[in-house]
Amino acid sequence: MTVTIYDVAREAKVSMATVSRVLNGTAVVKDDTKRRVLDAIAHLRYRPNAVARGLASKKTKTIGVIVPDVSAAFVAEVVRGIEDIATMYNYHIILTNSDAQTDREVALIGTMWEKQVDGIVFMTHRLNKSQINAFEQAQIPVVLCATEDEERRVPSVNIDNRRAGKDAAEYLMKRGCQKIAFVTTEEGLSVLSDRRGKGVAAVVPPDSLIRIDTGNGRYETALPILQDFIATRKIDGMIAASDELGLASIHAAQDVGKNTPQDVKVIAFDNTRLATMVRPEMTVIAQPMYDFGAVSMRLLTKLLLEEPVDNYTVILDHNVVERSST
Amino acid sequence: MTVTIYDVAREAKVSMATVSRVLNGTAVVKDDTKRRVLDAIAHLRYRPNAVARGLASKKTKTIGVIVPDVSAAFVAEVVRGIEDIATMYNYHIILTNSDAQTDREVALIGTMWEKQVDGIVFMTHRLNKSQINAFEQAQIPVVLCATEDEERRVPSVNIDNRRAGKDAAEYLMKRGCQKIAFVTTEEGLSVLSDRRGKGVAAVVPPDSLIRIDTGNGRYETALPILQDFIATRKIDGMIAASDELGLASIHAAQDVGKNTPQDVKVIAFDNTRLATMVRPEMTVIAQPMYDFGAVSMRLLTKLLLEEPVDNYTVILDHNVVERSST
DNA sequence: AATTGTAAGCGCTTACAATT
DNA sequence: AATTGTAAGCGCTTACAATT
Repeated sequence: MTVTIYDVAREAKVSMATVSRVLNGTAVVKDDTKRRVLDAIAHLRYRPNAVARGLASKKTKTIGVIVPDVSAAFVAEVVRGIEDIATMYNYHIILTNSDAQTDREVALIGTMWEKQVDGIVFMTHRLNKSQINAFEQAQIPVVLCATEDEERRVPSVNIDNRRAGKDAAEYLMKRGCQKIAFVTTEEGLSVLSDRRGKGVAAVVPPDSLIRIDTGNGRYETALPILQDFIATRKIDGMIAASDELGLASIHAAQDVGKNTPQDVKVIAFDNTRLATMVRPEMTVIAQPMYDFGAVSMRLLTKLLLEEPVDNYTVILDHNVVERSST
Repeated sequence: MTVTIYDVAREAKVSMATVSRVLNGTAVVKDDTKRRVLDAIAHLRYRPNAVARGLASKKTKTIGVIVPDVSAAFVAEVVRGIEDIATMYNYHIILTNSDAQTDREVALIGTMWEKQVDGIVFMTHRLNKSQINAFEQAQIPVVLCATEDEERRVPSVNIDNRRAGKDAAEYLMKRGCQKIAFVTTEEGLSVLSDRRGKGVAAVVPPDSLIRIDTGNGRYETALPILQDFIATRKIDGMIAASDELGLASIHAAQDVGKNTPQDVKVIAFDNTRLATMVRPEMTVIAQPMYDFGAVSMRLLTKLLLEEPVDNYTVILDHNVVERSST
């Protein structure tokens, strides 16, 4: 029924070892023999069984990808980057969503271990000892992707979020903003946002800065909170932790009769496609989402193929993209 | 180094078969023995090797997912649905992007075969004999997800796209539109859109209908085309093949001095989050994106677990969600 | 009848031996 | 020296046999 390497060997009148050799190019095979093997493979429509190969070679050529939620635009873009580079290096990815819950993440690392993945690309909002322990336990190479790890315990690809926060704040101040709001999610929800907040706070004087907690980060949740906030506080600049919150900021302002950028300027993080699909188009701190994924995966291949790595903590560039909301 | 079932057996003073039994619950094991095995597992931190299990049992508990592009909002949502249900049934997913290119798809089906996936969820824009052949060759259960297969050769989950096109058109006509544009991508790019177009054409008289080709379906590409179109043609209603094109329609109208919904009403397909994150909020034909994935995966599990299936061609409901753009 | 063990096999890779 | 074959092993499942 299923064609095995054994069938190919018989058909080509060679041993299975020789078939394996032409399949993997692990040794020189005489041209004539090779042709016979190739013919047999084509004739029998043989496909090597990757599971058997994985067991024998102890390499599955698959990578575990653990993300909070693929359905988020940011994450989906990252995943695309991961997958593209994985394909390029002949790896496949097992994709899982953790909803950023530590216990789920730890469990997933465990199942990735069972699945014998060669490596893991990991993305989360909060990294703590639990996940690190799980990694050590599983003994699988890991690359953190767009995830804060101040102690640099694990190879990672990120931007300098503190610097990015500063840049956003400096930009608004240069544009004349006197009273700036940092629009974010609840504290502790995302270490990454918290770091940006620190960058903002390092630049804006305390009495010119307000932190506004919009809950879970969703547009719908944030909108009424921001409407109320903008109506009652005198602010002229907003730094939003994501495009979605940026949009909510702009719309909330419009809803209470203020205009962007005249009355209140808005700069947001991320630069997903949302940023240009809205009026006014949003000024953003652009993040290299695709590259987060692509570079993470590339770094992981270096780890796996034992190529030299000159930097285990890759900091990608971010930049201000000026549009009409400021 | 790596702990195997053999080590557990020795530690628990039983045979590996017994360990396997408590691991899989495939046979009754005396309570006392079971406890000893469980203790040994905990003590040795044993994790069963899923690859070995896959080879021995010929079931990998992994599903191949082939989609055009995860970074598209619609697709990402579908994938989330797939993954959630997969997790529920103890499957993992290998995710791949095909960019809807038939040759890539065929190649991917081949590698899924090599990977010994138990089943495939397949999403594409155009289904033809090549992919069907590849499926038959690989002999893997497949469920088509949100893709048109008029001949119903393969189990599938979809909406009635023709009906949906009709509904959109009828809705606009009921709202008094006299001159309706169907805003879509180039013909043949998406069989699904083409079907909707047929539904529209079945309802709107030919001289009241214009089909406008916006190219690849991207907002940026469509915007200038639509600006020109709206400026030069007298239309009062637009049916957009996606939220993105719907947005482009609204913005293009605004750009040439027309208002939505006063001057031109816009209804779009999909109902991604975009639809409510824009002003005016968009009226849409809502698609059950998450359910496309979830139901596809559920159908696949039925196929795999040999549960009774009463319908191999599942048609999900769509519905008009009325908002401010009409 | 309930519980446990033995041994073969899943389809490959790879060290080592044998042949040309 | 170049090329090919032999046989063991990767870590499980599972049919069948053996024991309680």
